[in-house]
Amino acid sequence: MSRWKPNAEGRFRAAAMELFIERSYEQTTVADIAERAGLTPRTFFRHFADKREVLFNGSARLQEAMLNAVRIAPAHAVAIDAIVAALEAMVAFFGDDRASARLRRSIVASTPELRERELIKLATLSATLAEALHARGINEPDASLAAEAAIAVFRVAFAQWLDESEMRSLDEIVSASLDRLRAIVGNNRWDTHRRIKPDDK
Amino acid sequence: MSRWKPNAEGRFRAAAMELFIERSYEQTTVADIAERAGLTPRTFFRHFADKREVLFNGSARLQEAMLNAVRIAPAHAVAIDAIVAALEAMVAFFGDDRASARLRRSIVASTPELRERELIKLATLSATLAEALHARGINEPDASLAAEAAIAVFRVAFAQWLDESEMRSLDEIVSASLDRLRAIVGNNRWDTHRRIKPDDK
DNA sequence: CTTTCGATGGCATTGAGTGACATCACTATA
DNA sequence: TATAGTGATGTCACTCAATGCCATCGAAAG
Repeated sequence: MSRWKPNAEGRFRAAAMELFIERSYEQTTVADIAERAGLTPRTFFRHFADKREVLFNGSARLQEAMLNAVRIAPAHAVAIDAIVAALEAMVAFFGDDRASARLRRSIVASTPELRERELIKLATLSATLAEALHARGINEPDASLAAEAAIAVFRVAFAQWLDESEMRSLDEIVSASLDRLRAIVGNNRWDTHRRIKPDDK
Repeated sequence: MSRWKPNAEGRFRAAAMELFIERSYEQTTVADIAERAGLTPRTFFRHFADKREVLFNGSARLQEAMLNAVRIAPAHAVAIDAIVAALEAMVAFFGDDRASARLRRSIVASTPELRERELIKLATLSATLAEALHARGINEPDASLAAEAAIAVFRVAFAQWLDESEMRSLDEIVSASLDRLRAIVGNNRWDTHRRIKPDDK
């Protein structure tokens, strides 16, 4: 049996997760992570652009999955269909493993620094999606708006999925959220383009 | 006329802007800013939580303006009306000074670090708006979705406003974007997808 | 004049992140 | 086998952001 040596990134990630749980993100130095991983700080920074990135390695794969889903969508699909395809891919990416998603979120949510990084990952995802939609013939500003809306729906649904105790699947919650957004934006009782004034009564 | 001595924060901000333009954000150290402002680095960090914050001081006022607009909206207003009110307040906040908005964006856009900070400011804005909507009787997940949608519309419209050469007002662009979002989300072809949905006939 | 208090300066320290160079393990090839 | 090459890692030195602690200065109040 050949002895399997985990690669450096995996070791760093595992060590980092351990320490972030034992202590916290702020109270863990890169030196600590490196020591537990049996490597050096310098090597850490060869694998991760900065300390935060050790928690955000999956984002590239998520983006790839989402992008692929949009690309293989049927030719007759309109914006909303492409959005649904993207959302489904993202849902599939997270599967039904709520436990680890919750754990990770508890770390990210407690540190502004990490929340910032999460947001820029989502923004990048949105920009990528917008570009993919554009490639499918959807023009601006529709592509950007559709992408932003999709990511917003996912974000809200994902948070709800993590928070709620019922066993609704992420897929269900995403669907429901999209329906709610449609209801909110679609049903208005003011004529297009017109505004309300502070109490017109 | 008494000679007006600008307060420390103003001096730091002015010095920082100058240097960010002359060189760049990355190539400007806090020591540089402090020196030009005639103060010390230590004092800089008494006025700003970190180096980035020197560029994000207006966000508190923007949030206040938006919040106020939502609060004074007429009692019969629904989610979409409150959103429109919030958007109008944000539009008014920026007025029609595209020049300085463009300058600031050129700095922020060129530095990932600053883009992160901008995103978290917008996320905070969104969360605040969601809470205000909730206080108006709009429940979850509608409040969060409406808030996210509103901020997304604003973000896309704002970017368009800065980019385009025509002289459409920000107000017009925001209105148009909201209409586009409605069109995108509202019109769909469900039959191609397997969504759970109140029986389509 | 002295006391008080808020703002600032000076100093030392920690920790993130980078550049330059050395070293080690492994592989291809003469 | 020997050797040269290549990629990953280690070592060292350095810059800079950020913070804690204490000293100092100046204006206002007594």
